[in-house]
Amino acid sequence: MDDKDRLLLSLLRRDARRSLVALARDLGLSRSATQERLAKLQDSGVITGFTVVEGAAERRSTAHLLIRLAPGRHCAQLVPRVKTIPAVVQIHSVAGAIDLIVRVEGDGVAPLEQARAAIAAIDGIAEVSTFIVLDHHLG
Amino acid sequence: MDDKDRLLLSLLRRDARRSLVALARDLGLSRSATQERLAKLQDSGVITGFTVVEGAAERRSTAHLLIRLAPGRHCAQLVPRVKTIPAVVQIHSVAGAIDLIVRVEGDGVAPLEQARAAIAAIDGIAEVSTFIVLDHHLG
DNA sequence: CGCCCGCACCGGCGTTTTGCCGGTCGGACC
DNA sequence: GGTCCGACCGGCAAAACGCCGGTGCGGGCG
Repeated sequence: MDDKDRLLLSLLRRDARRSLVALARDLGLSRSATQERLAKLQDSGVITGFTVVEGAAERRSTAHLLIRLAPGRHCAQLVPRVKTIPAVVQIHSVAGAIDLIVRVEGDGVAPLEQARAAIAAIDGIAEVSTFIVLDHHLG
Repeated sequence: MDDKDRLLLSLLRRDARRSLVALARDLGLSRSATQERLAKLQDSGVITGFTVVEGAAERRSTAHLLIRLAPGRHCAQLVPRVKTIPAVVQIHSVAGAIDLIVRVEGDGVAPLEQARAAIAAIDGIAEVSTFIVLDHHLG
């Protein structure tokens, strides 16, 4: 983690979709060296992913779904299906009476209800409890 | 802003550096149509930029606490107390059989148990169910 | 009805970027 | 000296990108 790494990181913070060529130019390194550094930052866990900065977040509607799987089903099979639903922004598999906690967001409650229906319809999902978020005190 | 746009957005939230070709495949559109949609999302200000998810997430232990308040208590009184606990990273008040969903993170399970105890001890909190996160599939 | 316009989409082109790999240089160590 | 190792460079084939002309379809309008 030297100055070049820190500079690379800060360039990516500003625009994570820039090409390696452009990043390399700003870093004063060759493209392939930049590529290696980026790979190491990811492997070492300094960078875990890249995401979107959303505009003027008009607070969107949020809900939590607590999901119980049918006996003998594992999340590995179901999670990929859940991921394809656009409203889903968070998926955690948990230990206990519940198997999955999913957070969904949308523009009003209709998309949430729709997402809930889509998830409930997936084969292997036994039960879905919905909790509409009334207020975001944190996160 | 239709379903395709929303799906595109959610794909980018998960990995903002994916190629347009890969995004187009998941969207079921041609690459150039995907490119146009992305451009419009940016022009219209829905997407203002792309950034790095940093390794503050050297995957720490996470749990969700589902909290029921004592009859007659309101979250407004209790949430400030909950906020003072450092392990707490997310607080949502929700409608239904549960009143609060709290996400806690810490370095191993011990801090989580400690946070749970601290929350359970707050006057006005009737019941706390703990769900340790086994796997982060998203978020 | 027929026409035209706007919009979203497709496909193809030349160019740029990427993934990959062999090769060079300098420092540490025996 | 010799060797190993890490960081870097450069080049090639393959993939992705930017751009633009062309198509299909629904909506206004004479």
